[in-house]
Amino acid sequence: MNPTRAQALGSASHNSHQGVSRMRRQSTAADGPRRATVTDVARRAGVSTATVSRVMNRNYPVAEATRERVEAAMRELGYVVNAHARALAGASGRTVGIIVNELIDPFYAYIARGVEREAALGGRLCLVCCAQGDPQRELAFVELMHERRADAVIVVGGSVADHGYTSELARRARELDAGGSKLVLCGRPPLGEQAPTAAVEYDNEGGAFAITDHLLMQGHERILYLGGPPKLSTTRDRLAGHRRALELRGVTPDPELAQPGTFSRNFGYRRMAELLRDGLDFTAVFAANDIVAAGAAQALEEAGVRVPEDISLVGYDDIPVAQELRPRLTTVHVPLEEMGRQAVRLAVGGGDEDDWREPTTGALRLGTHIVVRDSVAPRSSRAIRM
Amino acid sequence: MNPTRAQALGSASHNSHQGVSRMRRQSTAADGPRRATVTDVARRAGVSTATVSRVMNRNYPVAEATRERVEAAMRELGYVVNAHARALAGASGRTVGIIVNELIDPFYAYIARGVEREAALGGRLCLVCCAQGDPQRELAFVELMHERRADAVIVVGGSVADHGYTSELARRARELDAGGSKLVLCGRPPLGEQAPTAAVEYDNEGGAFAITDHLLMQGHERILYLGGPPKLSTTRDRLAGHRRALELRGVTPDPELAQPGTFSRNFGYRRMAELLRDGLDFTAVFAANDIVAAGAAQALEEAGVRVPEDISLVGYDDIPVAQELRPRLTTVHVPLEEMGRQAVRLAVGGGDEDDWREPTTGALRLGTHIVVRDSVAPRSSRAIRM
DNA sequence: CATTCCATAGAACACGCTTACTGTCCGGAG
DNA sequence: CTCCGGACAGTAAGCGTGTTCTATGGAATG
Repeated sequence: MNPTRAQALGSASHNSHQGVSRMRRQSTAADGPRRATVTDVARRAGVSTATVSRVMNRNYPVAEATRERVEAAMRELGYVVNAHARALAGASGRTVGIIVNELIDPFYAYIARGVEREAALGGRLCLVCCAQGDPQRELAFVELMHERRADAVIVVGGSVADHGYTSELARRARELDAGGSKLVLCGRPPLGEQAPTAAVEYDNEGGAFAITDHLLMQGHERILYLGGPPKLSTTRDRLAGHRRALELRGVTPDPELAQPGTFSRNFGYRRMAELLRDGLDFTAVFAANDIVAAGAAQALEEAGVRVPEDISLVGYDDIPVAQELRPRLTTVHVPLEEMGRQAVRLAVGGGDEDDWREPTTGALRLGTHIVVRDSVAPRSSRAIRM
Repeated sequence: MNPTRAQALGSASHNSHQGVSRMRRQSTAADGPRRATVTDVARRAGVSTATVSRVMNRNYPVAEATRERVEAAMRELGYVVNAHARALAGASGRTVGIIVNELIDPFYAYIARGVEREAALGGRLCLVCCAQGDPQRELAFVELMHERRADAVIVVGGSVADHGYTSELARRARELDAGGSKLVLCGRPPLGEQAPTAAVEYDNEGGAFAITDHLLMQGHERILYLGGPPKLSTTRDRLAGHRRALELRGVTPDPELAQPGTFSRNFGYRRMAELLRDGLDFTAVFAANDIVAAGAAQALEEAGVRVPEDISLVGYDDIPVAQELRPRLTTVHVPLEEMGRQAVRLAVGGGDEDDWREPTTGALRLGTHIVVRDSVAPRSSRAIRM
C-alpha cells in the first residue's frame, strides 16, 4: 500500500520518511529546531498549561491580569500553537483537500478558487494537488489527505468508468465517511454502489444540448464535435446532449463528425488542420472545451477559413480565453467557482458551525447556459472552399 | 492575535474552533467518528503497537509472517495512519505552504504548479491559499501555515515596501526559522534586516530593459507604460528597467507616459480607452503584464487603432493568453514554473533527502528573455489618428 | 460566624504514533 | 555444555494540547 503510493506519486522511493535519526530526546543544548510549547509559556507566565490553553481558546473564564501575563509570555517566546497536537487532542484539523487535474487549467483553477474561498471563510486551509489525469495518482492523493484528516476531500473533473478504479474510490469514500470526513465528487457522476459521498454537478448534458440547438437554429446540420477524451464522463455527457439536440431536430448524427481526442489546445489545432486538409464536410465546430476551440481557431485562421462567415465555432466552459479569441467565442457558461464553494459547503456546512445540519450525503446540480458572442453565424450558402 | 487573524481571513468570529463539546471519552457505543488506530491493528494482529509501526515504516526488521498478519489486519480494519499523531511524534509533517494572490491568475498558477510538482516529488502535500493582495491576509496565512508546521512557507509575488508589514513578516520568518522551517520569498525583494529567508527571484528589471530596448530599436520613443500597482516591487522593478533602457538611448522619460494602476484586464481596457480619447501622444505601449495588455488590445481594437501598424504593444510574463491575442503578443518570458520548483528545493532540499546540504539562507535569480511575436512594428510615420 | 457559591487555577490523563531500551529465543562458536 | 550475537518483539516514555475533575480563596448569604 505504501510502496504503491510512493510509486504513484513519482516519489523516488520514500518510505514515507525514514527516521533520519535526529538524535532526539535529552535536548541538552543546541538540539536543532526547538519551539516554545504551552509548557514553556506556562512556566514563563507562572501558571499551568491548562490556563494557557484557556487563554488561547477563550472557552473558560480567565482573570484579566492572568490573561495579560500569558499573552505577554506568548509574545516574548514567539509561541505558535502546534496544529498537529491540537488536532490530535480532538479538534478538527480545519483542512479541506482538493484534487484537480491541472492547476493551470482555468476550468480547475476557478473551481479551486471557489473551494479556497469558502474554506477560508470557515477558517480552514486548503490542501491542493494535481493528479494530472492519472487515476492512480488521484487515489494516492485521496489517501494522503485522509491521513491528514481533512474535513473533506474534493475530487474534481470528469472520470473514466473503470470498474477497478471506481470501487477503489468507493472504498476510500467509505473509510473517509467512517472517520467523519466526506468525499465530494465535483463535476463527475456518482459512484453507484451507494458510496457515502456528496456531489456537485453542473448540467453538462443540458449545456451541450443548448449550444448544439443554437447551431441548428442557424441552419447548421453538419457539426463537427472536436476533442475531449472519449472515455471521460465529461465527454460522454457533452456528446449525449449534442446528439439529443441533433435527433430532436431530425438530423442523424454522422459518426465521421465525432472526433474526440484530448482537452488540449494542441489537439484542437492539429486535428482541425488535418480535417481541413482532408476536406471533411462540415459548417460548424463544437469544440469539447474553450481550450480546444482556441487551437481549432488557430488552424482555421491559418487555413484561411473565416469564422464565423465560412464556419461557425463554439466551445464549452466559458473561461477567460473565450473573450480574447477573435472572433469572441460563443460558448457554454459553467458556474465553476460556485461549484467549488458548494462542494465545501456540502461537506462541512456553511461557515457557521452552529447550524448542525448533518452534512448528509447530498447532491447538487447547478445550471449552465450559453453565452452568445461572435463566433456563430447562419450557415453560409457557399462551400467552405471553392 | 487570534481575533486579529480571524478578522483578516473574513471568518465570522471563529475562536479557532470552540470546543463543540463532542462528549468524548468513554466511547460506549455509537460515539460518532471512530477510526481504527495502531492499537486496534496491533490487537487484531496479535502484536504490539511498536511492531505495527515498524511494518508501516519499514525501518526495522519484521518477520515476514508477522508483517503479513499486520498488513491483513490493517486492510480489514481500513486503517489509515494519522498524520497528526505521526507529525507530533517527531516526523516532519511533509507539507509545504504557498501563498499567492490569486489562483486563477496564470502568473501565480504556473508558480503554484511548480511548487506542487516539486513538493509531490518529495512526497509532500501542498497547502495553498490566496491572499488576494491583502498583506494582512498574507500574514495571517503565514501564521496558519506555521501552526501546521509546514516545512516551508512560500510567499509569491510582489510586495509593497510598507515598514510595518515588512518587519512583521521578518518576525514570522525568524519564528519559522527557529522552528526549523523556512520562509521563501518568490518573486519579491529580500526582507532586509537579515531575516532568515530563502529567495527565488527573476530578472524583472532586465526583462523590462530588454523589451523596452526592443521597442526603441524599432524607432519608438514615446512609450506608454500602462498598469501595475505603483507601490508594488514588481512595478518598481519593471519601471526601473524601462527607464534605464530609455536613458541609455538618450530619451528622457516623460512622466505623462507612466500610467500605473492595477494588474487587471479591466484597468488596461479602461485606461487605454481614456488615454486614446484624450489624445495622448505615443507610438507604443508597454503593458505591465499580459493581462493588462489584453485589456489594452481590446481598447485599441475598439478605437480602430491597428496593432502593430499604428501602435506597437508589448506585455510581460508570457502567459498563454499572449498567444491567443491577435496580433500575437510580444512579451517577456518568465520561468514561472521553474521558480516554483526552485522555491521548494531551496527550502527542503532536492527530493533526495540524503544530500544533507543544509538548506541555508540561499537566494537564486533566474533569467528572463523576450519573446518576439507579432505585436511590434517599426514606428509608423503617420500620426495615430488623422 | 458558619455555609454556600462563584470565579479561577492546577493536576492529570487522553489523543495516536515513534522509538530507545529491554528482553527472548535460537543457532553456532569456543 | 556454556557463551555470544543476531533476529525479532514488547514496554514504555514521550510529542504538545484540550479537557475533565478537583482544589482554593473570597464574596455572598443565612
